[in-house]
Amino acid sequence: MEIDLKLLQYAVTLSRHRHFGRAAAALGVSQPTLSRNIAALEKQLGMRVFERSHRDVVATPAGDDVLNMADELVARAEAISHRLELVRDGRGGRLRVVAGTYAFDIAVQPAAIDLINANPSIRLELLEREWAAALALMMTDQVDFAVFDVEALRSMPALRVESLGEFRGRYFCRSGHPLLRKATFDVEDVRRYPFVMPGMPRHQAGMLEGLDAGATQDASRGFILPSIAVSSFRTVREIVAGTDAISVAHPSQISDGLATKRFAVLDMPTRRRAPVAEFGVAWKRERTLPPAARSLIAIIRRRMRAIGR
Amino acid sequence: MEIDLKLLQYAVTLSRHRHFGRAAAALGVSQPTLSRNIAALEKQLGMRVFERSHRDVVATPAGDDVLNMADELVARAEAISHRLELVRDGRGGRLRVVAGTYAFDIAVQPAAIDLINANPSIRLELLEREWAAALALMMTDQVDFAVFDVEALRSMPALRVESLGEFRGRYFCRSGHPLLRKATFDVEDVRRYPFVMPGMPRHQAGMLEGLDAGATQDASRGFILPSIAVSSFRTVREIVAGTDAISVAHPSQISDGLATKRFAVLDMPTRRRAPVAEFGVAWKRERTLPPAARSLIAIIRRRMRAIGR
DNA sequence: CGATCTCCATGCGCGGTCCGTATCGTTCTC
DNA sequence: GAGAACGATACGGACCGCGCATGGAGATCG
Repeated sequence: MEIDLKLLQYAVTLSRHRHFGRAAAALGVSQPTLSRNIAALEKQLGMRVFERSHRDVVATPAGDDVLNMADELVARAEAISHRLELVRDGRGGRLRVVAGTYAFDIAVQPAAIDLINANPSIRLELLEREWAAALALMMTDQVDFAVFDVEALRSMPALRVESLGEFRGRYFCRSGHPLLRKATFDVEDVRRYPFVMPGMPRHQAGMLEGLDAGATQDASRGFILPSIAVSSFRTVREIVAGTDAISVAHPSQISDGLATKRFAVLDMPTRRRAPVAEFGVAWKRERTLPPAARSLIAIIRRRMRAIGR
Repeated sequence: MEIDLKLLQYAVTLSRHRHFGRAAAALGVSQPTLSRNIAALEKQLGMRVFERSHRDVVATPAGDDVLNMADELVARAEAISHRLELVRDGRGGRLRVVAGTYAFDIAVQPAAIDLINANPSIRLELLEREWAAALALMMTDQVDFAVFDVEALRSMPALRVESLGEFRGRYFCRSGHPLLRKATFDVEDVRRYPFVMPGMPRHQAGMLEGLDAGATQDASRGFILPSIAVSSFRTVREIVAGTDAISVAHPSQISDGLATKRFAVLDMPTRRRAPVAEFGVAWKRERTLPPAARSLIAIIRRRMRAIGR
């Protein structure tokens, strides 16, 4: 049996108005059109839905059953229609994002909080992964897009990439660190201590290239590689707090530690004004971004502009 | 936004087949028709639902959201379509019945059990009421139809009435009743004991007219009226069991009391072979019976034929 | 490297469907 | 008994939606 939502909608409206003329007006059609559509519904259901008398139009007992179900289905259709509008406008639907540690902490997670506050009905899946895992998730269509250091993204021709903007990180250390006792210090001083970063060392190229430490060379890429690689920034924090190791972060990532004097930022004269890193968003070339992705990306861009100074 | 179930159905089918040609064949339409309908859906949703490549047709991320909702709505529409078929065929929907004590016990309740067993999805409201209350329920559209002694029903011109068939009741008394010690007894003997029946005495006309007791006259109607009127048959049973009062019933109403020797049937030579009573079904003239009512009525008729002998 | 194949999109013509206007038929009212 | 109210029906026109035929872009193969 073919169900036509329009006919059900007509029946529901008629049952509310109990009058063909007024129901037709409410529906924005002529009275004969409503008459014919109700007759069509009754024909295709094989039963009479309304009793017509000259003073009243009222549902038959079987019509009551029909109207209850019609009401339910029409209401559900309208709810779905509304939810689809939210999806189209980037205010609803499912959004699956993967990001590296820095991008996750600095861009995705704060932006996601704004997005959820603005659109509570959105369904988010936020994954923090290292680059190789993130790439695999994208290529197998398990996430909609990725936020990473833009250099890693641009190395993959299968991806479409857009820049999200730059930001400057800072070296930081524990608050009792020996370096802090010096009146002045520079990159050469920093190099004497262990350097810890999250993620696989070979994928931190873009992050490190912009640092002042970039002036110090390693054999292949022209910058120093972390001497300690761990998988989460939580571990970076603990190692920095418990050793003389130094790391790099956006101040928001360690702001609680700054407030409690657990960490200190190592500000030193910069040799060049290059950014620490440039984040980018990327997705599989032949796929389409969901509209909600544009909402999140716009929030991230705004945030990156705010902290990029 | 107007939702068209057909377009959603097309999209769901396409997402399963991932191929326009095969999906179109499965839907029984031509491939261009499916192409155009999917394009129409995408246009009216304002977003792309499918990625078309030459080897594959796959949903966009937003399309996933669309398809999930479409799937849900289509499935619900199909379920409702099925339930509407049940209503039309008298195998589902809501059915509200009122009956008097005898009709309820003898006809409606057993028939309802058969109906439920045959159609578990049916929704029944079974009311046992005296005649005046039943009439009020019918006239206020709170029940779909009534099952009563046909004479009461026919007295109301506002009702359409159909006969359900006749049945014979029997006098019964407690098992130690004095009458049972007599070798023979007749109606005149019965008249010497209290007579108890459920319902308002003036409404038992039809029930009593057919009894042999009808040969004994009262001033107005030519038969004896109950000397004790109670509202439920349960009370009748208790009074008969605890006193010398006599009543009338179908054997099925007291069969447990017969088995435990609590009651005894008073069989006596009958003077005429008239039925004890004729049940009928009635509903408000301008209303329509729900299809399920026909199912219940058919079962009652079958049952009345079976016990009418 | 071009011919062919695959597969979705599009142009075209037609048949049916759906709508609104006008009108009818019935019932209720005064 | 005339008129009003109201749902059903007749009719003509516009538009929609279908299938057939064809186009066009990318993959495949000789």
